[in-house]
Amino acid sequence: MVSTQEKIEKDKFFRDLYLLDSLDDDSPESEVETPIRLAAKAKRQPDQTLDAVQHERAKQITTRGKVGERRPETVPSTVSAVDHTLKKAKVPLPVDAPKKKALPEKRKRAPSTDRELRRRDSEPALTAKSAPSRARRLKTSPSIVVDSAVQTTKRSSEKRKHVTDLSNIKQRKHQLGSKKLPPVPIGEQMLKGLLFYFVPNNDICQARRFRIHKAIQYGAAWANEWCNGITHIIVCDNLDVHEASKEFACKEIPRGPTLVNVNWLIECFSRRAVCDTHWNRFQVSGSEALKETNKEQQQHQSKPLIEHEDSIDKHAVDEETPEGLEANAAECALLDAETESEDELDNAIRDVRSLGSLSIDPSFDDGAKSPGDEPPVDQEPAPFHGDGKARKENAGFMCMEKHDGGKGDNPNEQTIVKLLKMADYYSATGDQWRTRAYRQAVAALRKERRLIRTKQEALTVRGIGDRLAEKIQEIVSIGKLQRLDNAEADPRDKILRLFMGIYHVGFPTASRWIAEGHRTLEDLYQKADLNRNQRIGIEHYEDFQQRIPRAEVAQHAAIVKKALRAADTEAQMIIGGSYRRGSADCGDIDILIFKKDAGLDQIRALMMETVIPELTAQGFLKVALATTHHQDSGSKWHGASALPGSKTWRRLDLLFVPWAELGAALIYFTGNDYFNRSLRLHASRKQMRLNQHGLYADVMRGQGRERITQGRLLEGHDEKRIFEILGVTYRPPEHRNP
DNA sequence: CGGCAATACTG
DNA sequence: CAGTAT
DNA sequence: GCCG
Repeated sequence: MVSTQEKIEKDKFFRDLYLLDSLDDDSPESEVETPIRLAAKAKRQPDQTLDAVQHERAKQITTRGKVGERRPETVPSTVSAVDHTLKKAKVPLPVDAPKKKALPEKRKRAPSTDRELRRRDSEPALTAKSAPSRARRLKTSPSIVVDSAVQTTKRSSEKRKHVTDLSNIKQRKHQLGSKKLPPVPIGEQMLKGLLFYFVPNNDICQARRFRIHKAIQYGAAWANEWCNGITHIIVCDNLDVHEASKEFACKEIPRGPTLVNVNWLIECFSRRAVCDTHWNRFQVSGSEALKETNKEQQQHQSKPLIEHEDSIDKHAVDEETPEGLEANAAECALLDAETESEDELDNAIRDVRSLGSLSIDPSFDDGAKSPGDEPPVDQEPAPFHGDGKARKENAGFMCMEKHDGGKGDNPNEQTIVKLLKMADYYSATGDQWRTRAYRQAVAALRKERRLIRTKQEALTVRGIGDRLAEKIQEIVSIGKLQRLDNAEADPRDKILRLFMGIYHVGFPTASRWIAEGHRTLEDLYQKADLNRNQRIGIEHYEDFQQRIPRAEVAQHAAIVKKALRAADTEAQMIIGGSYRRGSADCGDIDILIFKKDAGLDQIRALMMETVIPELTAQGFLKVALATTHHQDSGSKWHGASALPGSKTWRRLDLLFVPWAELGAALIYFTGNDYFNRSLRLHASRKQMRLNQHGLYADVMRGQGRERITQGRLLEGHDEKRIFEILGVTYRPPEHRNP
């Protein structure tokens, strides 16, 4: 369980954070958001801080849970609810009307593509929804803000008051004149919870001033004097360690906070994600000696971890000592599921029981680990080839970036939205390759900081060719895409997408059903011939379509872990998927199960014979959708689970991983799809092969890269070594969102 | 023009 | 084997 | 769809 101290720290962070937010927000409004209220409460009753906070929070959760729980449970009603919208669109369809070409493609589409697309597609909607709530983010009067800021910080450090010297900042803001930086939507505040100290720590220079304000805009706080709680020291002006240390009273750079140069901040801006600080280009020159401190910050400040990190990182490519391997695994485990101590697990379960249903504010539960570790959620540059142009540290211009549109978002947002819809449309057309192309173009566009206006500009971006360039120009100039409007007017698409939203239904099946005359889920449920999985898929259409809040993923995992440990105290697990990549919500729950030195058979036996039956009996596991029944082969369990008291089923995937394959399995199960595909493509270009079991060399390939020989195993257990052997800079999970 | 990741489970 | 899944 |  998180210690009391930590909890208080966390609350403090949120408080300060919101205080700064308010400052960025010019509109005077008295509505105060929850965390602030809680914080205020905590302040007044120091003795009962936690109780007050938790009680208040519990009340909120309960309320939200009830509101959110109106989902019907029975099959028919669920179905009809879903259908409601659809029926309106129910138009006599020319079922066999000539529809595009691309039919040859249809048999080979990659389901993952579509799945991913659907997820992406839901993003704009979510964003839009959360926009209003952003508008009512805390706005309290400055005087109150200052007051509580001082009170707040007094406890942990008397100097803390300088952290949020509001009047000061406010003043400077005015000096900024026209350069107002409204806070970006909460969801995009990737720097939230971080506290920066700049070297030099002033905003005299315009570039630095701009960066500071931009950092605040993205959720960070600026300590304009040294104080406790600083998470990052950001060295500007190309100062080296020696020069930088002169800026401190003690002539020494304090340990503790992560030391980075300003490139780090710039890259965080351009990627809209908290970049890993350990990369060379972020090191302040001459700072080798401080590296370990950085590590410590990045990881979860856990003692054993530091040691492991040390031993591993000393030589990036070290020989695989058993210890090294173990350390790595331990690290992974600790970083993910293992971090959830039993206390937290109990908490999770107790919460669930007492609340009946859950709908937990993820921003809250998430921070539970450490404030300086806020998981970034967003996109990311492509791993290799793309590096040519869009990337590079021309980001030096970042601070000049004009904030046109005022949305505080990527200037190409409009274009991106349209292109994603096109991609979505093509996926509903069964054209996996076009879909892929659109998605890759969007990824490229996401990294662009300037607005791409013309075909010419668009063509300079890798991943965008003639056709897309024209479409982009069309979008920018007339604000829409004729092609897209046509596509969206096509009612078949909606149905196709509706059907493909069913678990275990892909394009061929969906289009066959349409051809058979089905138009609604109800039709299907009653008339179509469905296999068991599809039936379940329809019964829980809404459940499976919903995103899962990060906190809930952790709760599911906690339950699995408890059963796992009960069966075998040495068994371990790691939560993979988008959870491991740091997402605030996930499409499903991916868990790797393994045990030191254990082979697949052992893990499988443990799971199939003990853990899974137990969890099923317990009522946690609801169904098995795809799982090996042969007792002597198979490595996965796909099914659904629900928290006690919750009616919402979640997709749960378990992967049984032999100790020797842990690294490869981690890569596979961490994703995302496109990241894996690019890694694997990269491998195959190097006569290697990467799959969930390991990285292999000397692969012979025939026509069309068809494999002839299996190759010999190079590495399977160590995730980082796989990257190294491939010649790819290691990327932590949260940076694998191409 | 061909390739665009590579594999596991189902029926 | 095609289809769906990851 | 894009790329080589």
